[in-house]
Amino acid sequence: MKRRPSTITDIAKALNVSASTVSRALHDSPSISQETKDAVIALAKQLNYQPNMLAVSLLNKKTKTIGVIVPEITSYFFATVISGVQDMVEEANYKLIICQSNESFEEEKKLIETLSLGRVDGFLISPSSKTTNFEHLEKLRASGNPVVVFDRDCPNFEADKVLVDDYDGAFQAVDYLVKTGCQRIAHITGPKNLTTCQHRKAGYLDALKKNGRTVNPDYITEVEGFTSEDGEEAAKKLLDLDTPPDAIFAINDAVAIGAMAVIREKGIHIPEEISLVGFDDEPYSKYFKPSLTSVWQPVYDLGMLSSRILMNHILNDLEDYNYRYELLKPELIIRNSSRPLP
Amino acid sequence: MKRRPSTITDIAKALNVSASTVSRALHDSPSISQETKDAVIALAKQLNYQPNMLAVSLLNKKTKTIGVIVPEITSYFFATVISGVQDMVEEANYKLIICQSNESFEEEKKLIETLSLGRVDGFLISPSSKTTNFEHLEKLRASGNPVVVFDRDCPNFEADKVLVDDYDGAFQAVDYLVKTGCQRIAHITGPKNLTTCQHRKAGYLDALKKNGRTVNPDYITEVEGFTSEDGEEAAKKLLDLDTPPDAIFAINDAVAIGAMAVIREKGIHIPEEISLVGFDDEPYSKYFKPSLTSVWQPVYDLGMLSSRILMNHILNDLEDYNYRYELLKPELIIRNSSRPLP
DNA sequence: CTGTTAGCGCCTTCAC
DNA sequence: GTGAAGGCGCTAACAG
Repeated sequence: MKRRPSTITDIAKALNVSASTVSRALHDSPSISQETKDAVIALAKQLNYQPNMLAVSLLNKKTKTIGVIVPEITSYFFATVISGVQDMVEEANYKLIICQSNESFEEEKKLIETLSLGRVDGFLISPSSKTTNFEHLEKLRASGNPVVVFDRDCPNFEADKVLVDDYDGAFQAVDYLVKTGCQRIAHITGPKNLTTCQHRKAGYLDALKKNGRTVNPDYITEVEGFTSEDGEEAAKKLLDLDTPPDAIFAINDAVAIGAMAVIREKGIHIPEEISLVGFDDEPYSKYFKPSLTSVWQPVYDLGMLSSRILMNHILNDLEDYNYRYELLKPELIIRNSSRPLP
Repeated sequence: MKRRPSTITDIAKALNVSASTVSRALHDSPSISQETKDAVIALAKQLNYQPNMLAVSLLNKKTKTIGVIVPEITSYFFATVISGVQDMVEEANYKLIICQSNESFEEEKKLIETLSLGRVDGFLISPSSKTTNFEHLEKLRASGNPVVVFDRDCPNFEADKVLVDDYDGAFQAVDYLVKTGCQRIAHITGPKNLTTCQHRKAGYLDALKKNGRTVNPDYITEVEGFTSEDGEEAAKKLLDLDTPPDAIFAINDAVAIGAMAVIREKGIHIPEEISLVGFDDEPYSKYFKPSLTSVWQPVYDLGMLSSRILMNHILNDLEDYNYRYELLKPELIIRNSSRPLP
């Protein structure tokens, strides 16, 4: 049943020519007679010949494959980034190996190791929330592998980076909450390690300060993960305060939705009594009741741009290259979970 | 900058031994002196030696990699299946190449071609909604590639299959709608080609018939895709009927959510005036208002089982094998978008 | 204990 | 136009 795939040598033997001739014929080399070509191609089709890319890659030292490592494939955000990457990379006739680290540092290291052994031509990486040490990336780059970091920054690791201006997104959101009259604005932040979370928190803090508000540490609470269940817990904590907040800016939409459920259970009205803003603008977010105000990110472009930069690296061997640092602009999408501007 | 990765030969030369000795030392072969081993291993580490898997795979005719083709990586359903697959496959020390066809037949063929050229050891495939011809799969299997089809069946293509009992899920849902007193139960079905949609529709029809209801063709409408926008359109059509339905069983949760939005806009009450049931039980579904009744599927298990069967095929060369046909049981999760049983 | 040989499948010189 | 030789990096079989 398990037949040996036919090779260039099989064709050569059957046709009484040399393997080189077959190879040349298959590549439509001008120095091969039409007859031979026809014969070779015909037989190749008949034998269902398929070039063995392993052999080709071994020879060329190019796999025409890039490795993508994301923390979670399940999330709308990363899944969409990947779509962008795929569309870009396809044009260059490159393939993608998609891997998820499940937010685990160990898995991330292992994945990089494996991809590296498999000799992928380049890496697109968004580190896990547990990753604080970037030696594995340093090592990767030290051995000459093109690496582009996206969405989540790796501080102190020099590389091409394509990020979203999380600070700006958060600032827009909180500034808007202030301007719509919210007095006690809370923030549900995410894992400390993540620059995305740090920057969103910084945006939150600065928006408060620029508007002359004092920061109340009780109004900042942290979640371990990014799920709605995490959001529920965090919201409960906030609502149990003696003077609960009248606005919550959540680290992302999933968390915001969990918060929304808790708020609703308590019979508190959104946005009259409490405003709610998320981050990501997931497809479902507009369908909640009330529809969720959120910060949209150029996710698809993030994928396109990251892979464009990576491909540029791979295809043109660049000397003395200055790493690029791209910051994409997010945008606040106002819906009904927050009040209108006066 | 782009350094040539060090090879076994580099180490051999530097140490004045043969490449085989190095190879054996690296594999901790018992027939190598401890000294030599130590020397080799030390130098290997120093040179940052990494075995070239391309060469190994070429030699073994095994890549220890399996290819997964799904229509859409973005969907909760497939993303979760992949998690199951990954966890299973990892135990066997296999890698995954994840690809999405974007519901395009052409892309699907191309992906299979590419993976096949890359000599993956096996395939896990859920066909696109445009796929009606299975020659590409036949060809794949004919050349001895293990193939497992999951979730979406390929009629007339013999292979291992791991599916969900969509008929049963739909039957449960509609039977329940009948029992809760719904008189005019509509169904939003999906792309005709998909067996999942066909079976859900069959379950819907049979549940009506078994309960002595007549089927009103006006109450069956079809969507092209699986998005909430599709659901909105479909729901509008249904609600514009002279006697609109008092229940909608939607092909999946995303579509149901679109329908929910339209129903709400018209000021119709769920579930008092109209019941709504989805399929998939996505994580968000319980957070909608009202929370969505839906058919849960054993998604993670689907991934685990499919890959277990595939791995079994790959690891044990099975002769005269009878293809397996596994049908996993879904479960109706009752929430507030439908009425309670009397 | 270690070296030599051969070959996985392919392509690229260099000959003729 | 075509063939022969060599090699990508690695391992297994056969010798010592």
